[in-house]
Amino acid sequence: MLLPEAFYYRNDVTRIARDLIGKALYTRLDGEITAGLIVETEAYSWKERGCHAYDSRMTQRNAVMFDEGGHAYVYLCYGMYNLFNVVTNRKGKAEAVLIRALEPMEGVNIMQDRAGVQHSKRITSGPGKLTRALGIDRTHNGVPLRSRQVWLADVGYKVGKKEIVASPRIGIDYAGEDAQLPWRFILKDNEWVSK
DNA sequence: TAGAGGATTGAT
DNA sequence: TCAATCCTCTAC
Repeated sequence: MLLPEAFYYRNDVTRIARDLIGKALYTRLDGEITAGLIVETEAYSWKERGCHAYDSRMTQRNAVMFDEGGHAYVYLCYGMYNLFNVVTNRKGKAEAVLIRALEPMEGVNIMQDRAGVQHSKRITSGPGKLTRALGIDRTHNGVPLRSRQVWLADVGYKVGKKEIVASPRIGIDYAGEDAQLPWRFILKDNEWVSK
């Protein structure tokens, strides 16, 4: 079942980041469907320094974060990796959830081909890797998450509160104190969580 | 318009 | 620990 628009409109990005654990991300590109269960996320908000839209500073790159929740924010990191985010909250309130790792569900052979490997290990266990596996790139920036190309769904996977572990976010030392916020969420003991 | 640096990754 | 790789943002 597609996640409803109201799921994204909520004014609490960390809650949404938690709720996304155990949901599924799908893509359908050239008729090929690939999907994975979300096992790791990070929340970002205009209120803190880790965020591209800190202090509500809008640039050409982050503009989609200021749009209505329920869109994709995809940008290039370190010159070679596309990172996929779920835009949340209402128009003008720049918040997003970075999807950091997936457990492969559907189209595993297609994902292996895109990763250039013969086995399924570790092909979606990181934010740069999962976009490659699902075929997501910057052409998907701004795409609605209820579209035919990219969508998020509840597949009936149940996650208990105790199965979600919070910790500081990765790779944002430049954010000072805000780097300590426990805004990274993982599905406990899942082998697909990033290193 | 130049220069610095980055929400990563995999090899050393 | 380090380089790959190039886009984005800031400052001049």
